[in-house]
Amino acid sequence: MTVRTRFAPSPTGMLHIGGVRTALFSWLYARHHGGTFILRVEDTDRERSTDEATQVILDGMQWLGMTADEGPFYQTRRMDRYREVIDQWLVEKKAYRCYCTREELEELRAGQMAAKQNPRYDGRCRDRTDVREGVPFVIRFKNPLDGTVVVDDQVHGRVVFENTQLDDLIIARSDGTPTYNFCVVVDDWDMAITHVVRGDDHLNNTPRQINMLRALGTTPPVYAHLPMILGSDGAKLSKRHGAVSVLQYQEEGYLPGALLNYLVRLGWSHGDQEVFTLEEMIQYFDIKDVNKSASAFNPEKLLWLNQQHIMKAPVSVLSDGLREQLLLLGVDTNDQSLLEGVANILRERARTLKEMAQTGLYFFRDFEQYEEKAAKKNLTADAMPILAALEAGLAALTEWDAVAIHEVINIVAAQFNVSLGKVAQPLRVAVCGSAVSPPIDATVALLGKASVLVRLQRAHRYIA
RNA sequence: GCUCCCAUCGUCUAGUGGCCCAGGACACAGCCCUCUCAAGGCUGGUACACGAGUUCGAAUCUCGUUGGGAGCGCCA
Repeated sequence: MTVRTRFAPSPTGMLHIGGVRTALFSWLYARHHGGTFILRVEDTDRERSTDEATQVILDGMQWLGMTADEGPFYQTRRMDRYREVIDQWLVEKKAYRCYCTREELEELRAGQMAAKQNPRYDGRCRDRTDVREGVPFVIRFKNPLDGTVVVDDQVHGRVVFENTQLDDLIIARSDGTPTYNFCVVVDDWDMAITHVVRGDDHLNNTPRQINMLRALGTTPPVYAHLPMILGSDGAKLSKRHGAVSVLQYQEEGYLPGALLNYLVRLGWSHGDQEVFTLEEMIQYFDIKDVNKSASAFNPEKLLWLNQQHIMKAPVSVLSDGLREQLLLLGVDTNDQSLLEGVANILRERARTLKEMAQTGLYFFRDFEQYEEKAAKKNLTADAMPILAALEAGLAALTEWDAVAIHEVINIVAAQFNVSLGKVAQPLRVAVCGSAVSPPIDATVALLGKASVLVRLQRAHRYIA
């Protein structure tokens, strides 16, 4: 039997990392087993679903490279199918019309809560046979009245539910539209889903779904309920932490592989390994290594991992991302060799592509002004002759590379009988505007002779 | 309130009865390297929620307590 999994987000809110993690595990499981991954948009709630949220799902999945083998399917386009099953169930007496008003139900719930009972519909319309013309009604599924439902969950193990704790859930609203729990069941069946991988907030829905699957005469799929992801403060994920659109991470300069790597380690592990390539994730991923307990989102570790991936990424990936980030900062360049040079020199100094663009800005355009403390400390009268000697030495260079530049710096240091730092720092501030940069010889080399000489003169005027 | 789930360093986790007075990673501190910043290396502190039991032996099994989470919608 080939594995078929699905990711079924609802476009009622932005796709965030919680949803992405669910998608990832589901996708990984399918890929690991050479199976099929299906994308299904659960948009039956037409009031709250938005096109924007749908677009974020599509764009986000594409950015992350989690391509669907089938779909995207939209539930709103399958209404006829749901209607068909409901009508059939009505005929087979597996479902029934319920004329209870919302007020009535509210009263019932309140009474049960007060009596310390599990609030549930009492089935008062379950056996009525009359058809009331003109009176609004919903359609409920006849849940079994007794017995148990066993969920053999792949991550939680065996979970048993009593049917007496369940009730007759609504499968069609009074306006005739089908509801979530019902659509999921019909879809999973029609799409021949073999493994349902989803958040464990759905564990409680599972027995109801299994009962409906049975009513359909089919065998339920295998379930795997993943633990939730909490915010960094241990509370429910909210906008304060990471519950922003997944595309936000793209804008912030994260590599898709790094985000996925971070997410895969939330609730899953492969020994002590922390850094994974996509291929390794697919190769090693297995549901049996998934944890049961919820985990907290840790932005610091994401940052670290992103840097780990930046350090290993192909230079073209970095230069492309860097160019996009520079565009955001008002620099439009297609100088591929400069972009690649900067990417390589900054790859172990930037935790995000955005950081790379910010800290390497001076490679692309002259800096506005010197960083105050750095200039005060290094662009001094004492440094004046050193900078002048540097300028002369560099100007005379015919071979413009790091080795030759380093030689000039060494000679100047020897000439003035000072440490390397006494030469490198003033030079650094002169060409970068700050006291921090990659190794000065490589930096000067990458900057190019023309702009280095211009900036040295600028420093000269500044001191004078 | 009822039902279900969960419980190892601040955080992510390894660990499936002896290899664990608990290992790795992020973060933090110190040191090394060093032209600055990084990267890298080394060192350090901090955890098996609690209580009973089972066992020669428990982080690992059982029960209870406590704490956290989810569900209980004509939301998904």
